[in-house]
Formats: sequence, structure tokens, C-alpha cells
Amino acid sequence: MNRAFPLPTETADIASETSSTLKAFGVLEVLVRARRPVTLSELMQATDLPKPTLHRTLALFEEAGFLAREPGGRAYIIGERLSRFALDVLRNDGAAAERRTILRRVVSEITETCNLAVLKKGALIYLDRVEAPWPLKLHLAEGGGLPPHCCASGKLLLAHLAAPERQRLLGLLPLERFTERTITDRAVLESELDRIVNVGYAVDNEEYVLGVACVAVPVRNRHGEVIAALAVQGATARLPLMRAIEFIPRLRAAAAEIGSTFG
Amino acid sequence: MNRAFPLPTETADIASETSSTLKAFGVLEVLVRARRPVTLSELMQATDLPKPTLHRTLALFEEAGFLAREPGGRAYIIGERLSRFALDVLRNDGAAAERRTILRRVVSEITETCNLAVLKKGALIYLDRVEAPWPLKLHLAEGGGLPPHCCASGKLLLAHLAAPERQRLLGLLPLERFTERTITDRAVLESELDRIVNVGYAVDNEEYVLGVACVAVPVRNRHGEVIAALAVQGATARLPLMRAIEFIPRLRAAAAEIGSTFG
DNA sequence: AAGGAAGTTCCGTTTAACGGAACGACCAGC
DNA sequence: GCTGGTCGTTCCGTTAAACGGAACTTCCTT
Repeated sequence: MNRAFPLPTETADIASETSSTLKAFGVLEVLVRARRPVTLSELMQATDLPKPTLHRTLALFEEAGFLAREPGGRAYIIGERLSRFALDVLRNDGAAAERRTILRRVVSEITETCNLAVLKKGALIYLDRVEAPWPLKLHLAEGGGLPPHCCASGKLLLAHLAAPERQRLLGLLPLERFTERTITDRAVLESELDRIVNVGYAVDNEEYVLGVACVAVPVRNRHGEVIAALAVQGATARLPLMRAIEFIPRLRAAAAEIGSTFG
Repeated sequence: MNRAFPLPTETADIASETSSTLKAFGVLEVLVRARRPVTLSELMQATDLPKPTLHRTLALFEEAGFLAREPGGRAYIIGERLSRFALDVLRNDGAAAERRTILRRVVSEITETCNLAVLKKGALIYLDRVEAPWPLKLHLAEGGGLPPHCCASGKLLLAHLAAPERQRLLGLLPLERFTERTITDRAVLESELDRIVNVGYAVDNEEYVLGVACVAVPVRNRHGEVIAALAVQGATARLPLMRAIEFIPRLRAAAAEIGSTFG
């Protein structure tokens, strides 16, 4: 099972940890940083833990639904329960409060609704959202998330995926039509994504809901990787796209602040 | 420190968990679902764990940077390390995104709930599941999985096990009765499994829940081995078995796509 | 100052975690 | 089919971490 790329091993030596719980968490951290299914022997190399210990730990997590096995293989992947847990963490952690403060400040300055979103399983999920005090509100993404091909944040995050990942998702997304402006052609969407990477922001000009426009800018971590999208949205009657675009410098500044609240 | 709102307590009893690690994880799950800093005594109520145990667990996480204290208070908040961990989890979901996208497309085409499942320790476990937008939903398999002898995916996966393994499981499964259609006779089940292998799909005609029908087809890896089951399920009022069976060609196509996403 | 509730520490007991070693499954080359 | 090697799984005697009742401290409240 010699894979081309070794796992990241920056982690402090997990093996010397006395608590079984922290050891287990260390294993999960390694596993989660690999962007692919991970085998037991890879984890042995990355963690220096003895084989039976690792095996026991992983079996425990599998049993509990935090991990699962790659079907048809033996490698471990992230389970449903861990995925849910992660989303809860990002929505509720202390840094979320900080991010919300930043969001609130932007909203009060530009008087339009802003939100912060990530991609989860190919759908756009809001981490947070602050409404501007206009009577005309719209409620999106109650549960499962938004289709990424027709909202500014979604297109922005698609645009910044690694090339192979982007290709695969593009090949699979249904590109459902919601308005006459929704991009439903794969080639058109692809060139739109390229354009987004170049100009550094994405727009949604009534592509999902008639009368609603959006502009999104990337939120980057300290390594410059795009990890979330910050967007302003509003009714075009009040916020025509041209006006939304004027907010971009302000959004970028907030995105930088927000980015620094992520590890 | 009596707060106005109690913590969500839906969690399965953490106290009865034998593994210290899972106990600890359960505590984190509770903590993370609260939308605010959480005190030790609140966690005592929510988890039924004894005070010193909780205190030790929390101190451990605090020491390791997974948790922190509310500045100026004693309540626990999410730490930097847990936050980073969560972000890594969400960024890891490439393959899951792909599979879910395929599932979503099928669901939007046939407008019925679909799921992807595997056998784990003799129980049927959902890998993923996408609901159709019908008001009448049913929630199955929250935690431990479904009995395989009375649902389409379960029978399908049993049917494609290697002969000795299949025999062993058949000998062990309790074949509990859930409706008057549940197959509880070992010989009958066995011939049903043989039939399933021949026709290439399995059905559940109200064998587990009255009024719910299912059809499942195999998902195969590149070697042709059955590694998972793709199933459509719905209320018979809307989805009588005959209609579900008409979806089989569509399901097969999706199963082929899904199969190619596995190693 | 007293009473109480929440948080912390102590420490003898218990039990889960540990990991070397043996075993089993799988694959490749012969 | 056999053989050597790798990876995953299980066994089981040993060890040390987790356990939790009880006592203690801190910080409110009255």
C-alpha cells in the first residue's frame, strides 16, 4: 500500500502522549489532514504508535461512527458522525463569536446582509450569517445547503478547488436551472470559474433567486489557501450588482480579518 | 450559573460508554452543540457523568488546546486546536462530495429518497443518504444500523457475501419479525438471497416498516466485487413496489458511477 | 458571617489500554 | 501451486491510566 505522497507528519509525537484519549485524537488529526483514505500502516509511520494500539483505536472510532472504511478496501475515511461534529464546531467555537463580530461590523457599515460559507459534501453551507435590518429578507439554506453553481460563494469556492477535484465535481453537479440566468452549461461555468480565480471575486446576478444579487470574496488561511467565502447579498431593487461590487474592497478587508481567526 | 436554556440532550447515554475516549468525545459533542460557553455542572446534567471524571476529561482537553476557558469565567469554550481540526475534517470530504453529488442527482431525477449503505458487523449502515422533498419522511438507522434480513440493501449485501461468510451470518442473525412480511425463516431467506444474486437487485416490500418499500442494486468496485448497496425507498402510497422497480435502470447507472469513486 | 452551590483535588480501587508475538489474508514472482 | 513478503487482525499477560466517593476550596448569595 505504498502511496505516492506521505502523510503530513508535523504533529508532535503522539506516541509519547500518556492519555489514551489524546493519543486517539492525535491519530484522528493525522488522518484528517490526509486528503484521502488512510491505511493502518501509513498511520503507523506517521504516528509511531504500535500496530495493535492503532488498530484498537481505529476500530473504536469505526464502531462509533466517527470513522468508516473505504468500501471495498481497508483504508479509513471520515465518518458521518465526525463530519457532523466538525460542522458543529465551526459553527459554535469561540472564534465563531469573533467572526460574527467582524461580520456584524461589515453589515452595519454597508447595511446589507452578509454571510460566511464553506463547501461540505459538494453543497454550500453557511457557517454564519448576519442580516441587515431591511424588511425584505430571504431565507436560504435551511438544512442541506445551496447548490454551488448558482450562488456567488458556491462558484467562488468551486473555482478555488484543486484542479482534479474541481473537474470531478463539475462533471457531477446537476447544474439545475433556477432562473433564466442560472449557468447550466458546463463549459460556460468552467470559464466563469477561471475568470473568478483571476479577478478574485464571484458574483451571482439573480442566478438562483430572481431579484437577489450576491458578491463573494475568498477567505484565506495564513497559507493563502481558500477555506471559506464571505458574501454580501441583497434584493437588486436596493442592491443592484453594480453597487454590490463597490463593496468588494470592504469585503476583502473583512475576509482578511476573518481568515486570521482560522488556525 | 443557572442558564435559561438547557443543553440539547438527545445524545445516547455517554455515561454507559465503556471507552474513556468515546466518553470524552461524547462530552465534546454535547459541548459543541451548545451555542455558548458551557459549565461543568451543565455538562454533569447533560451527560450523567460523575463530577471528577468530567473535570479530568475537560482539564485534559484544555491542557491539550482542544478546549479553553471562557475568559473571565470558568465555562469551557472550543479551543484553537479543535477548531483547526474541524476545518481539516470539512476540507477532507472530496470523495464524499462526489458520491453525495451522484446521489443527489438520482434523487432529483426520481424524486424519491435514496441511500448508500454497507454491511458492518452484520448490520446495515448508511454511508450517505439524500432525502426527497416529500413531507412524509422516515428516520431509520440513527445509530447502530438496520437488521439486514428485512431491508432491500441488507438482503442484497448478504446475498453477495462469499458463501462461508454468508452462512456464518445467516446462522447468527436473529431474523427478528417486524411486520407480517418479514422473512423469519432461514431457508426462505436463503432462497431469497439466491434469487437476488440471479436477478441483480433486491426488494423490501414492507418487510421492516409497514407502508415502506425499497429497491436496492449493487455497487461494484473495478474488480466487480459488491462493496455497497444503492437503494431507493419511499412510502408505498407514493412509491408502490412496482414503481420502485422501474427505477432500477437509473439506479444501476448511478451505482456504476459511485463504484468508480472507490479505489 | 453563614449557607450553599459550583469547582477542584485526593487517593485507594478497578478496569481499560497496552503492545509483543503469533496468526491470517493477500499479493507477486517464480 | 508454492514461497517470501507485506499488511491487517487477534491473543493475552502486564501495566498504568481512568475511575469516582469524599473531602476541600472558592465564590456567590443573603
